[in-house]
Amino acid sequence: MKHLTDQLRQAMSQTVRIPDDEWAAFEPFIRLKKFKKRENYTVEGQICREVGFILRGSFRQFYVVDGEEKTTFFMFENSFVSDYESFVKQAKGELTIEAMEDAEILTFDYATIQRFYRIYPTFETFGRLIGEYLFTCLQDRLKGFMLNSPEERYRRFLNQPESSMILARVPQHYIAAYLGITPVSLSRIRNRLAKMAVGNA
Amino acid sequence: MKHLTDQLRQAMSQTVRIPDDEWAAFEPFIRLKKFKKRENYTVEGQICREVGFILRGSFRQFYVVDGEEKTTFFMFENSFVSDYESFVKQAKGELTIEAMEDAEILTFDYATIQRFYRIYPTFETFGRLIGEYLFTCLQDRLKGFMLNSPEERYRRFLNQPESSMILARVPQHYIAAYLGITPVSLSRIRNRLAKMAVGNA
DNA sequence: CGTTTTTCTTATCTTAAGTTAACGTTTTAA
DNA sequence: TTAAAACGTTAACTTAAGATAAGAAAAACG
Repeated sequence: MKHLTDQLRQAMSQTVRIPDDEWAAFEPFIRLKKFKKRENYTVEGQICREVGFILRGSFRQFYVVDGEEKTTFFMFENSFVSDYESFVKQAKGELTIEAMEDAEILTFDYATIQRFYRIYPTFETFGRLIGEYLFTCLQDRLKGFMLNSPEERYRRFLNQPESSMILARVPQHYIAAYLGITPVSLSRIRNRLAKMAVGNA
Repeated sequence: MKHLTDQLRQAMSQTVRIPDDEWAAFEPFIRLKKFKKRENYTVEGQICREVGFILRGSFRQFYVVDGEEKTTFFMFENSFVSDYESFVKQAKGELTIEAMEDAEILTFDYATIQRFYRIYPTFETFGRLIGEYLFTCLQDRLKGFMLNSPEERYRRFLNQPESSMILARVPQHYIAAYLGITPVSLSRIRNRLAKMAVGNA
């Protein structure tokens, strides 16, 4: 277990340095959980009571609209998985999060993190910085939807460093939904761009 | 000055209760600033060094793309005004924020809030909760862009409690940009919905 | 005031994206 | 190993939204 939690500590240290004694206090509350492909981490209408840190595998989150799943985000190794809104409010969530591959995660629950927020300013600072970071991620994403066309969004997606990993591990129709377009339309956009690339060659 | 800062304290108290002594320490760092209509609060490419709390008036934020202003958000009385991303990173911002009406705001700067984060856990908690809250606002907004058509976005906008205030104080073409559509298209959507309303009567 | 911007609407034209359906391929699972 | 399901592409059709321009109405301002 020790070396597994080290991976989480390492990731958290990128945001804020955690003293040894504080980590020693926190570590016992961390649990290891395993998910089979297609298994749900949290379901729409439930309260998300934990935050997970992905050691292995991947997840997607989606809204269910008229029985249709609308994928809006992906999560991979060394990042957190949670319905953040449901978690921080401890209220029913709108998101479902499902494992796209077999996965292993480390989790800690709401009561635990709240307690550490209260006791250790380091943790409170961590919580603040994570919130600020997640805000900037969403703002960037929102900017893309407000300013760019579907084709431009796909082009910018391709220019992101993570895109090759996502393309390799995520079905294309999930990526389409993530970009806010239909699978058919994404297929056409790819076709269009491929032809342009040939034209430029 | 005292009664003006009370308005800010009141607003912050909705998030976290601030003890008298902590507020007494904080209050001297608050400044009153006035903006004429059209005056900028922060400009693209600058670092946003302050957070403002709006006592009176309104602001809009926009990106500049190919010389065109793309309005993405509005801010009114009793809410904060800032390029939050630029502020928390203390890095060059992409947003410009301009007063839509003559305005009065209370401000405090980056160094001040950081110092209070360090000294008083209450402030750190406030910072965390604000970050969490802003995240949920953006997530909701992003959801609208990912799942709804322009017409649906306008319809949902009308169903929000603040919409009547926004409609009364903000030019329609700013609202169009805020909804991610062109002014021409919003005009058509309004026309379409008006006809449907008649049809239903 | 009256003049100049700004704002909103309307019309025309173009185009990219949604919808539906069909088809071949790949993956999944019994 | 085979039948079923999921996946990606392509085609035909429909439609809503972008671009542009023109004109009327309202607001801003000297």
